[in-house]
Amino acid sequence: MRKVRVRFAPSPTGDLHIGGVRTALFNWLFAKNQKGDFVLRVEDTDEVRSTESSTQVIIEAMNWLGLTWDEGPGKELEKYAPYYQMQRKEHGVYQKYVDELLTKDTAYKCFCSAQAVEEMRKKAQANKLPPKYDGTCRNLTCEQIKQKEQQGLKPVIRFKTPQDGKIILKDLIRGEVEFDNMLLDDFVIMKANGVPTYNFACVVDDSLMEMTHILRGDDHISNTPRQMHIYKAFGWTLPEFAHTAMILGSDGARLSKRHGHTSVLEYRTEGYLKEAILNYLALLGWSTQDSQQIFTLEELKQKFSIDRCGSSAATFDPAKLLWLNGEKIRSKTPLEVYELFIDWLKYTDNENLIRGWDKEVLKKAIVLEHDKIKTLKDILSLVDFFFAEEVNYDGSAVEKVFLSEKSKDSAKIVLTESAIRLKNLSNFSAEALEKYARDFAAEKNIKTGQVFHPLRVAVSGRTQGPSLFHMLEIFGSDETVKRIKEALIKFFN
RNA sequence: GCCGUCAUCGUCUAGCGGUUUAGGACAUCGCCCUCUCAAGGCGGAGAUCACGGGUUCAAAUCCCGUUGGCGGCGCCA
Repeated sequence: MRKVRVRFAPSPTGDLHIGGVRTALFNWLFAKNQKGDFVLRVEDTDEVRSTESSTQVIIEAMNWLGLTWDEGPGKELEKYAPYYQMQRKEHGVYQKYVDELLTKDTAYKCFCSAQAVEEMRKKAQANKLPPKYDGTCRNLTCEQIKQKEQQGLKPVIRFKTPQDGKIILKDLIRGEVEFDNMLLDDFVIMKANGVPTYNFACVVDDSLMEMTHILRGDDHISNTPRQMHIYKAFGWTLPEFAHTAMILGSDGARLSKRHGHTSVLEYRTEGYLKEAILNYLALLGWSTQDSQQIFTLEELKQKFSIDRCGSSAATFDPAKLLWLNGEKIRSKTPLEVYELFIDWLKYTDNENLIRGWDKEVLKKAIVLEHDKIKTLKDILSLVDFFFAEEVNYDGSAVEKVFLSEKSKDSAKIVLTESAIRLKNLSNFSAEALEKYARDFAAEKNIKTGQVFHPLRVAVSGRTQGPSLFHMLEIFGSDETVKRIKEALIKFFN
């Protein structure tokens, strides 16, 4: 058995998309599962849209996700390098193979103008035929070619696609898929400027780089017969093909910007963990027999297999991703969450915001709020009141707990007396505080809630928050009393 | 228009001819736990398995057709 070699071959024309990550992930998992190689190749032959910054963003995203490659940019293997197609073009890689096809007469120069080709397609479509190039330049004589070239016309190179019979793709996910050769046209394999087109460059590189499996989105399935013909024209062995179903947005259309975040780095900014993204994406188009939902990366590597990939398109569900993110956060220790949070700040503009925060208090606060955290971003609003110079009182909380007819009298007593008593409490531990509050309620013959709630709002400004007594313990006696007094002045004078 | 492809709860899916009154997860609803909010536990609701024909003793599962969605049809990848 040949060692498995797979690749992820993005074109750097934008951010790394959720769908792209899924493709990369499946290839990476398959490589890990099979103890094979995972290669990153940059398909930058679209000179108009490809940018260096996109390349960098893609690489950064891959690194962040931990989808590291065995070969590719920064990890070149002399045998296969370079891994950028435009660099390969400069090395004459594609020209060599175009020339080979030209001499074999399985490719030819075409001088038809873009407009002329467009006309042909329109005409064909009007006649209810598939729009294709009509082969005008298929049989130009040497003289005709010479003449055109002397006129300064730059030809494109077209592949002579067989026009009879069928070609059968044995897809690992979809089974046999038949294509009528007649429906395929003589597609361009090299543009007039000498740059190869995708369908050609892809085949040449996959073959030279000795890819054993091509695992990609099924938006490429119609390209596959064309690519197979090129393999055949060279006499190269075909790799195995596997086309995964696409990821759609909530309206059933292909996932795009209008469905919210699509760039994976945006999810980083939003406070998602890479484990959650990877786990979620693995579930989109792949499953285990027992429908397991939560996987560690190790489990994913162990269990992933192409034959358990589904063939129907999946809708991206942000709610499930969010749930999974919470699960992943809960599976980490509070200290790990703290470290992830600190690290996360680098990717946001919140670093200044927490500059004055006492990091030890932060750590303790995260312990208290741990299982409430769904994204790292949540931490900000979950614990910010610990660090506020001035408590930001929530209007409805104040109304309900301090000012309503039902609670104002008891709230005033609780706060007034607690301000004094808590100052003198010798033991300010959560346990002692709870005992204090319960004893106080008993003493005044009021419900415990009538003690707990005012205290909570007084120190935090809100009705929701961490366990009250643990929260007070973190504040300590001085800060607690200070906040209670402030609340008293503000709302009970 | 042509070609391809897909079709099970709102969503992701299990299911690969009988063990299915179709299982799990998210979301949703209720109860419990509880100092609030969560988390957790328990439970409910939710799918005539797109539709119509076959094949078979037996079909969500196999075949054909219809419909619908998606994808491709570039000197984009």
